[in-house]
Amino acid sequence: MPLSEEQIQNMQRKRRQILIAAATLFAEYGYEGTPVKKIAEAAGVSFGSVFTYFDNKETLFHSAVTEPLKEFEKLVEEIDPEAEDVLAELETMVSKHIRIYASMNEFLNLVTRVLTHYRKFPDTFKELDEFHERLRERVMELVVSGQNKGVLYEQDPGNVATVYTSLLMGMRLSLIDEPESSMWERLVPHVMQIFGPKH
Amino acid sequence: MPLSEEQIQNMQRKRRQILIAAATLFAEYGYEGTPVKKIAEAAGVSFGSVFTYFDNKETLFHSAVTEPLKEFEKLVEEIDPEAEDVLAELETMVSKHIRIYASMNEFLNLVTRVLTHYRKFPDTFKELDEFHERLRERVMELVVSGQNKGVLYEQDPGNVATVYTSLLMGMRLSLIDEPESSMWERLVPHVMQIFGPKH
Amino acid sequence: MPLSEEQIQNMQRKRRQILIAAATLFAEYGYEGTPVKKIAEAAGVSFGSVFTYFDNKETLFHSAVTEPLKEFEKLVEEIDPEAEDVLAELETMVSKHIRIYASMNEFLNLVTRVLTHYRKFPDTFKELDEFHERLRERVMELVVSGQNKGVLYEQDPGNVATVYTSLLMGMRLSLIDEPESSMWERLVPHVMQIFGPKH
Amino acid sequence: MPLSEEQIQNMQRKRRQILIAAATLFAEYGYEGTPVKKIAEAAGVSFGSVFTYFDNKETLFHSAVTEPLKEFEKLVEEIDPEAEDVLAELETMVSKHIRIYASMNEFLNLVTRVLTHYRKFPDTFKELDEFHERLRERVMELVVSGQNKGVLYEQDPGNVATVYTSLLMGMRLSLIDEPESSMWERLVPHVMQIFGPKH
DNA sequence: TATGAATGAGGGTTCATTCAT
DNA sequence: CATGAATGAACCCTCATTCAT
Repeated sequence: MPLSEEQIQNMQRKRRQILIAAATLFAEYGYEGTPVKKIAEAAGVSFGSVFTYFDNKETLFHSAVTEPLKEFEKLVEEIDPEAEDVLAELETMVSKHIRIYASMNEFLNLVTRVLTHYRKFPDTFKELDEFHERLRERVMELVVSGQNKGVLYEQDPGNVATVYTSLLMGMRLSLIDEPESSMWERLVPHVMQIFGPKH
Repeated sequence: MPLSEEQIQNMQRKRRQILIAAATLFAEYGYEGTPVKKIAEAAGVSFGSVFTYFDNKETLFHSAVTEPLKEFEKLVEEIDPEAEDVLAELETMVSKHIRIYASMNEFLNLVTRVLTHYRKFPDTFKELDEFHERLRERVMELVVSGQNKGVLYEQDPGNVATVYTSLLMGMRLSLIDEPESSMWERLVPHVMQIFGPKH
Repeated sequence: MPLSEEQIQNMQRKRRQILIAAATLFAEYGYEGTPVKKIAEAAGVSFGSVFTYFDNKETLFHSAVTEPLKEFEKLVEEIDPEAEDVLAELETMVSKHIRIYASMNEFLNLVTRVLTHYRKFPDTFKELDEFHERLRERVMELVVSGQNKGVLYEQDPGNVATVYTSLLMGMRLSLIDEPESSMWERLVPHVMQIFGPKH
Repeated sequence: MPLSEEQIQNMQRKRRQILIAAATLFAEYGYEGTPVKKIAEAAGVSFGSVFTYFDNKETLFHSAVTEPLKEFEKLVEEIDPEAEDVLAELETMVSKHIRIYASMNEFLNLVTRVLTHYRKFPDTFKELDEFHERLRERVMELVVSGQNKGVLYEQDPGNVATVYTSLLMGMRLSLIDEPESSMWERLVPHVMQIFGPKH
């Protein structure tokens, strides 16, 4: 007996609820600190159901980290390395990134856990690393373009990109300001320095 | 009957071994992911002995994080805000910090865990935060001095310091290069940009 | 999906088995002297199951003591303070009580443990005390009635009731005779003396 | 090198302190509920010293229960089965016993623990039982004398003695009144009923 | 004799996973 | 598919006993 359309949607919703609850709790309490029971409760789902949707806890963790990553892909795609006004494009990018990193507190906590724990979650780490690499590539291209256009000082573009993405993560880690705080916006020009804009 | 000198030294060595083993394992596997049993084994000490030296696992974690912190105090003290040549002083500082952060992989992993878990370890977090604040203060003073001397562009010194310390943490988190890698040294000039040196 | 009728009954049986095993072992070896593991074994249940039915060992102890208490409520209710022949009623009561106290060896051992340990089990103690108070009240009423009817010597009825219930506990504690022993029955007239029957 | 007189006295004092502390704590928290460490602390003695004076915890428990028993021997000896005025002798005895049982709260708690736990402490139980038997014998003799003199109703003297000692234990167990309470004294005439005094 | 550090077995409790319903 | 009871390994911690000093 095939499942009805409604049933399928129901199941997809359940799956999503579990993922969201898992991400939240894993971010706050860590992998070992989060019992499956609590995830089920937070998702409003029976305990057993968690295991109908995910093989085991580890799989659930992996999905909770990597699936939201897809939404961030646009962060990469929205960067236009061929923009005319490189400085403006950079500033837009930095501002957007800072805003998003500020608001993604919870998710980035999760990411941090994987980074500091990468031997325990090698597959998950790999996916994060690949995303990071894509982001870095784009930034690099934009930097190269800026240097060619003479609006940025000459520096190793790879290093610039590395320092930039590091800074994003570091800020998220060091600052406990709320995402709404004006603090974040004020940091934009400081971050811009990284790229070596000619004054 | 007081303990002999030798016994006391023996105990201190044991305590240190436990702390080192704990720091290593906590850094690698996290707090919940590290059984006390393993710490004891790694330290070459019986299970029960861990509890002779530390009241419980939480206390051990706290000590493993905060006691090494004392050694880093010199990182703060070595910064001379009244240096004549501010740019040289900054460059020395950045170079030293990067080198130390690179070599402190394990310890900074531990620090990161506290930062992402600060609700679980409030006391430990507080001590880290206070250290961070002392470091930030010193950096700020040096930046102010540089701006007054006209060798740095005018920027909010607090923000500069914030961005700088964030960057240090972020680099440690993002880069998995070995401490010996020349990569770290090459990043120094990039980091210097943060301070807005006049070319 | 609700549990089937059979499952529910199964669970109730399991719960009862655990309670019985717990009562037996707690009575024999005391609270600290009884590992949960042994209770599980005695109940023919897995170790983990004990915690499916009871939050923790303390709760299990509380239940093991107070739940059987309900069955004893009839000891109180069966006393008729308005009986015509007070002496006969008293004798019936004493005989019944002695028989029951003799047969409840194990349970009363448990009770004794709570009484001697009442600071450790305040809630459990309270329930026992309330039961005891109800019993005392009834006995008192009957004594008052007997004195009014002139078949008992005048004595403070409260004290009489106190001495009576104390004696019941004391006998249980001092005598190790089997419940079947005729010893118990032979003590009835001696206990009757407490009430001051006129000869 | 023989021990000096002072040293010997010192050791005896230490031993006594340990015994007192042990009795107090065992009475309050039970055997398993009392760590040796706490006994040492309460006795103002080093942890290791407890084991210099007592082979192990069980031995210490045994001594803590049986050694004070010697002081109670006078309770038995002071009963004069050949007293002229048996009723007066009985009343004196009851009054004294009640007073002592009231004040021995702690020690009798300990006794109760042995009685309810007699399979665990067979040797200790045996000594208590022998003491109890000696007391019972004396009471019996006095009862026989009273019956012969015609001042007590005829009843089985053994049973009377049994009921009497049971009552003493039962009262101690049921009543939580302070030893100073006048309650205890008021119960004397009620207890006297047990012996069947002719009015 | 006095001390207290060292040890590891054993305790209560948690929890991922399984599986019958 | 949905549910939650069943299980037992693994966790942290306690503590009686030993023993070197």
